[in-house]
Amino acid sequence: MSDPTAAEGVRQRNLARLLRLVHLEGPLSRARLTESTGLNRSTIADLVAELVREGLVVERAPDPSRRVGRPSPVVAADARVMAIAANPEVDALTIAAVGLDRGIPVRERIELDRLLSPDETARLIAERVEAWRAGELADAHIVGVGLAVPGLVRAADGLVRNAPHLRWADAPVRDLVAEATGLPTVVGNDATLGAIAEHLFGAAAGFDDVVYLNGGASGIGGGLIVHGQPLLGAGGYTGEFGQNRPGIASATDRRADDGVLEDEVSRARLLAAVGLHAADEPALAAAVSAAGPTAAEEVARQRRILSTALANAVNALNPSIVVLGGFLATIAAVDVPGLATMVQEQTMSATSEQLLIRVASLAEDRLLIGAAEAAFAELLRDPGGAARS
Amino acid sequence: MSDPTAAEGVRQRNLARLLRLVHLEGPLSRARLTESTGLNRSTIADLVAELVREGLVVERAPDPSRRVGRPSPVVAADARVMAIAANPEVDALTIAAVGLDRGIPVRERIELDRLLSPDETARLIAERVEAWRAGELADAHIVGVGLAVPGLVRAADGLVRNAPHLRWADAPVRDLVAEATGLPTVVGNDATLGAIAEHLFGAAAGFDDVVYLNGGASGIGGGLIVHGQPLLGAGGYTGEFGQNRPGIASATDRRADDGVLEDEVSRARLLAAVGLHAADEPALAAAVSAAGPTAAEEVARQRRILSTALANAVNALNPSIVVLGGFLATIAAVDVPGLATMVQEQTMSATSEQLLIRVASLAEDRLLIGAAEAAFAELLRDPGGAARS
DNA sequence: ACCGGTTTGAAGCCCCGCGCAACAAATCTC
DNA sequence: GAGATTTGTTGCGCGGGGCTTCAAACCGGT
Repeated sequence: MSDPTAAEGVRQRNLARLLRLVHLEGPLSRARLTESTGLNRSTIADLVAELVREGLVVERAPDPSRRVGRPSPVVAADARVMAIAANPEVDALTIAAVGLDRGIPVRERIELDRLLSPDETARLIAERVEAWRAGELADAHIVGVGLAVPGLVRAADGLVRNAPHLRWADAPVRDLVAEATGLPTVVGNDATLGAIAEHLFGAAAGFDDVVYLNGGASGIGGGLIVHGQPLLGAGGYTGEFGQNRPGIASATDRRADDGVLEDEVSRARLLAAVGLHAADEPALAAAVSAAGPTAAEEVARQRRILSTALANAVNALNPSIVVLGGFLATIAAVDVPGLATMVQEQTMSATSEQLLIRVASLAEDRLLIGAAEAAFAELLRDPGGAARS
Repeated sequence: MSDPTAAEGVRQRNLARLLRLVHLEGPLSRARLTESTGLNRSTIADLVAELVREGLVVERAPDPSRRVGRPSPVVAADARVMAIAANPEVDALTIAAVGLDRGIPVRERIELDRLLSPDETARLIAERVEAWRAGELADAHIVGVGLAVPGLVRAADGLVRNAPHLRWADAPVRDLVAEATGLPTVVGNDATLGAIAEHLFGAAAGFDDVVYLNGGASGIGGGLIVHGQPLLGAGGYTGEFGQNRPGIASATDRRADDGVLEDEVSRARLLAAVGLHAADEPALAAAVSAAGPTAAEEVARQRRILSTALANAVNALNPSIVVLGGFLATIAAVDVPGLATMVQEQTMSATSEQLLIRVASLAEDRLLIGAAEAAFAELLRDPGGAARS
């Protein structure tokens, strides 16, 4: 049996447009949906009815709008449609349920005193999902699981090639979690998923070409958005800016011999400079802003090297915005316009004259939102397909 | 009047698919078109008939195929549909007509002893077009002009922001040429258009994620293909790898203080090392391969620095292939696997294990083909639109 | 409170574009 | 030359979105 009709593709795309709109922009009246899509009133009514039948959106009474004319019912993503988001890290495993309405009804952070294997991680996630299904999420429709993993993830099959801090190598995490939970699962690099979240709901909202760099305890990772979509590259390993070798103008700025970016610009060096052994991000930020001249010089050194790395990325990719997260946000926040100036001095003027540099705006939810988004991706691409299956 | 029907979009896309297929892959039988598109025989017949009516393709008698079954007529892009491609350079202005069938019926290289202004360039192009229209291209249908400019080109409006070697700055080249010729005109960066040509017809054919670097007399430029499409970035200024500052492990390898890639890796330094003042690319290649130890050391030095720049790009973009053109091809060709190994040593293993490094395969036609492709882009996006207007 | 103006939902109809089935045509093999 | 095979051709059906008409629900002014 071939396709009933290729025009099915039109229906699919229109359903996807609507679902994506209410997912990304929140509840919208049917009238506003006709506006944004350019589709006919009657068509919108039909499409919305189908999405309601499939349990993906709900229609509720019109909001009082104090405008003339017949009020238009409001269409909202069904909060009961959910994705499970998980983020395995060195010291904890965070699991949450994220609604299609972007709500996070449940979240749990499991503190760990040792590293978990991929199997153990999958079992813990499955356990949580089962418990939630019997309790808080009894009436939920869980569409899938998204994992944000700190390491290289092969896009094609969700194989974790190398996650050094978790000591995972060539682990078929997608399949393990899918089997344990019985849910379709997607696995992504944490920085890439963070970039997606910042692009959709954070500091990079509204920008189609984004370079996102995150500074974590373990190194520097990044994610790229081009043409409004995540750039995965041939294998799925884009954005590994931490492994880049930027030029270092002054030999006195060099700390590591033939070092990569994350050897020179690192949270550990920053902590050492402010005289701390461990600190969370706000504490580090406070220490940096209150620091003496020695620490200030280390911050300045890291900013110089970072600026070259950013300039290299800007020359190559000409993004409209660069978003910095983690400790990179901390050293950038000291003087964001100053950092922008340093970057501009190392790029062609046309490339960077419109360039924005911002610190990330989403808090620790970023990875969970990005992971959930990845889990929702298939549903948002083909809303009918999920219902059909 | 709004859209007659939004399903027009389906028709448009299907027409575009067919036209793009015969344009990119050459003449194809209707049977093969039904195969590749998945559309119905009857639909293909209808679509092809429309393209024939619009004068974009021609149908000819079936090729003898020595296969059973009724022979299928062959559909080919109409050679009379043409784009004018032009490439202003320091020493010459090259103008050609490129057919939708990828033929180049006429080409002219106008040698120059001085730099031309944008106005003069536009006038020369218009002059050629007019002459050709009265002669060789009497029965041609010229759909537009594409310019490959060595400099920064704003994608939105074809304004040449800065082409240092031509001494053009903020020149509205697209509008100048469009007005002089009366033809729709697109302007692009030469390296970006070269990347498009290599992607469609050259060394990168079949790869969806391409990093292309070209070494010219004036510097190093690049073009990026991601998801099979050119990456233009926010302003259109992607691929300026020549302005990047790669790390230089050994201080003795450094020649320029705080120099950018094209200060360290340059055609001029290469010429000096082999003891030549000027040479075209084949002559330089011959000199390099026949050179003594001093020259070999300069080649090796440039290769080391180039490998770091490439590794930075590979870490960030995870391309499936890196294509090198111009003198970069020359220094790479000395030992391509060796260069690949050097790049791999500076990238994460997963990122580069599948990575291909190749030298560009298209000759001097590359820029003309890329420019023509840009001029054809609108037609290939909406075949009906061009006929309607 | 009522009435016109305005906006939008609801229902029926039309048309576009593609798929499908049946038939005809052109080729190969034996 | 007959059967098999492949593909063009033709007519018909159907899905899906647009359009038109009518009704419903809101506003404001008198």
